[in-house]
Amino acid sequence: MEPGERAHSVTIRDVARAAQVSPATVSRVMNRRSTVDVELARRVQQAAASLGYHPSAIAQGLARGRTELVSILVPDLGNPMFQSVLRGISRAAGVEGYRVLVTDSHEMPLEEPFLAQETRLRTDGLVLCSPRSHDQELLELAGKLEPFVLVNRHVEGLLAPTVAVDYAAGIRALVAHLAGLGHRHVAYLSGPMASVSNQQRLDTLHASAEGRFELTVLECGSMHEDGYEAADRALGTGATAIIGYNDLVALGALGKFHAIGVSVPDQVSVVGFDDIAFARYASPMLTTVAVPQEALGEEAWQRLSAVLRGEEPPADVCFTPRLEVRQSTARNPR
Amino acid sequence: MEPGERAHSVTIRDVARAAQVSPATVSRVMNRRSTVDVELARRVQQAAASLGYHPSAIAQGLARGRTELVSILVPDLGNPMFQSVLRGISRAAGVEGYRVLVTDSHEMPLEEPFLAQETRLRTDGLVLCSPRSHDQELLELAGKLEPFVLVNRHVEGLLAPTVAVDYAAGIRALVAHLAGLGHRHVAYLSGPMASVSNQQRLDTLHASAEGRFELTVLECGSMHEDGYEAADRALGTGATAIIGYNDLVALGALGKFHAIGVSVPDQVSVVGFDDIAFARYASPMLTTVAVPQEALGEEAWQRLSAVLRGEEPPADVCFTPRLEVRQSTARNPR
DNA sequence: CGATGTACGGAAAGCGGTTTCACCGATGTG
DNA sequence: CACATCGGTGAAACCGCTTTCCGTACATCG
Repeated sequence: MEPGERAHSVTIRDVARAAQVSPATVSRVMNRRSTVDVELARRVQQAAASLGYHPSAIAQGLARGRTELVSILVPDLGNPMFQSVLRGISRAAGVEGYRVLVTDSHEMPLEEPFLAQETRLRTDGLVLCSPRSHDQELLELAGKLEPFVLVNRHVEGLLAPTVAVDYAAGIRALVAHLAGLGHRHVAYLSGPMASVSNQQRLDTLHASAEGRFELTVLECGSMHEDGYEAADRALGTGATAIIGYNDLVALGALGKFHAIGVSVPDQVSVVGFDDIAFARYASPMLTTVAVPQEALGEEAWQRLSAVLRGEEPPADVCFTPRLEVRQSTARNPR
Repeated sequence: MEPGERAHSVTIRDVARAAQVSPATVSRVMNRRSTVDVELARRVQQAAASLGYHPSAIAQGLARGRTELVSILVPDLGNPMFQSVLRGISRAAGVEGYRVLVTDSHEMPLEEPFLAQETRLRTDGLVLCSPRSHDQELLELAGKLEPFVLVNRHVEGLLAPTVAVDYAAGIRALVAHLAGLGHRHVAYLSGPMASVSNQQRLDTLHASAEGRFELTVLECGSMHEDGYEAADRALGTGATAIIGYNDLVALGALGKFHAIGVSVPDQVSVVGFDDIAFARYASPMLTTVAVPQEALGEEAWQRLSAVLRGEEPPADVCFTPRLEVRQSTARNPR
């Protein structure tokens, strides 16, 4: 390629000229939509190859009214949970020739609606991952976001396909596990207050802890450092078991306990949520609730893909997470 | 929004008609490029608002010859290292209104050139992250990929802006650290053979281990499970210290040692590379070499952004990683 | 052998914006 | 008062491709 030659200087017209046919024919050859005389086709192929022609995706997008791009909006690209979902979508979409535009709202709920719209406008569809906005806001926004699918969030009255996780079931499994181990006082390291799934977990916790053990809730966050920072506060409440909002928080707590010489699970039990890859490799291996993260992404894509094809999307799905008992929980020492 | 009304049915012409002006004027108002009579501007604004008009990003892209999208190609979206780079780029680009298209080559070097081109075609520029392709291939491809920047890889004779890490320095620091602790036999859990950075690490290891300790190389991989699986093999060689290709591998090994009751660092020292967030929260906290991952992404964006603006990009940068001595290394017990 | 299909290829009209260009009336100047 | 200047505006070309529409050539049929 000569210097100065802009990457996209060679257009369909150039190919047409070189092959002595009309642009329409070049288009036909490139898209194999309509039959073209074999001789012409050959000339076009050759001209295209020798000129290094690649159709402009933007122009195709405009003409076809479809970009083969989808957006995904996540609250935090730093969270392995969302990375896995992204990965699941990216893989599944890639197979069908779609690429993924990723936008991170940096846990700023107020920015979300704007970002969602903005990013949606650039693509054919949107995957909204654990949106932090209120139901009301999402309902109002829905029209402008369509087609989109919702991951990890259920909104009453919203027609969008949804793939979710039954967090309540996961929490109940966790509660039963800890109660079964004889724990009488449990601390919950709470996630972002704007997070609906945090709210759900809290509600379920309160309901199912009732009569089994005392529950103390501590504000924490969704990251390692939040768990690290909150760990000794949690211990200070007298709790013998700690439930992290997610694995990151639980692993952060684990790290802190290790650092200050508190033995897990001998002195205190710790559990997480999500079963990110690291949970299995932590020491001690983290007891947690396994959420099929990549599958969430994949199922999300299946639904979006169906809508894009104009088909009826598969029914909403709600994964029931599985308790993974590992080494970070033990019988109440007291 | 009425059902059936396609998201983008309202065009600039509709707004123009409603505001009784020409499409050109609407465009001017929307872009604030040229001054427009305040009264007309008001009419346009109002018409746009009441119709719910949003300019089509695709049409703008075609007309302006620029999409405000950039691509990033990574070998493995499951690797925290690349996730961090992605995050760095996404943040930095977002500030300037650019969005990021992400493509995962799934550690398949043969697919890389195709994917790179394909994804590049859809955007204004490309960030190639740790490409696994051969120098020669990259050189040939360069013309078609421009503008692009190279992360984590240096290619002789390639004019593209590059942001890299001085892996050799990192390895030397690691070697000095382990030698200083009296280790006489070290095992290296090697990464993907296609990875150039793995090759560099190997070369540097061989060179700098010379005369200080015996070096055994074991084929491993780049993921947790690879490290987990290789850990006892490594121990079996009689090595008293283990260098993982990256933190994932090292953490996997840590997990295995914990599982089989081998004490780190008392019986064996383990070090990683990258300093992903989890390294700090592992137990024991992982000694590793800190690579400024998000900064890599950010610097990559600075360069791409400059090129996109038609400016001279900042000079290539090569970060010197910093040895992070934590708890997974100790004096040779033998 | 004329009528009817069928297959193919080119002209041209979009897709939804941006931008050049020419025009207009209203200023500013000598 | 004539003339250059200038901000504001619309018409139209254009970005690069797809797709409809139509004309042509040729094969098939009654």
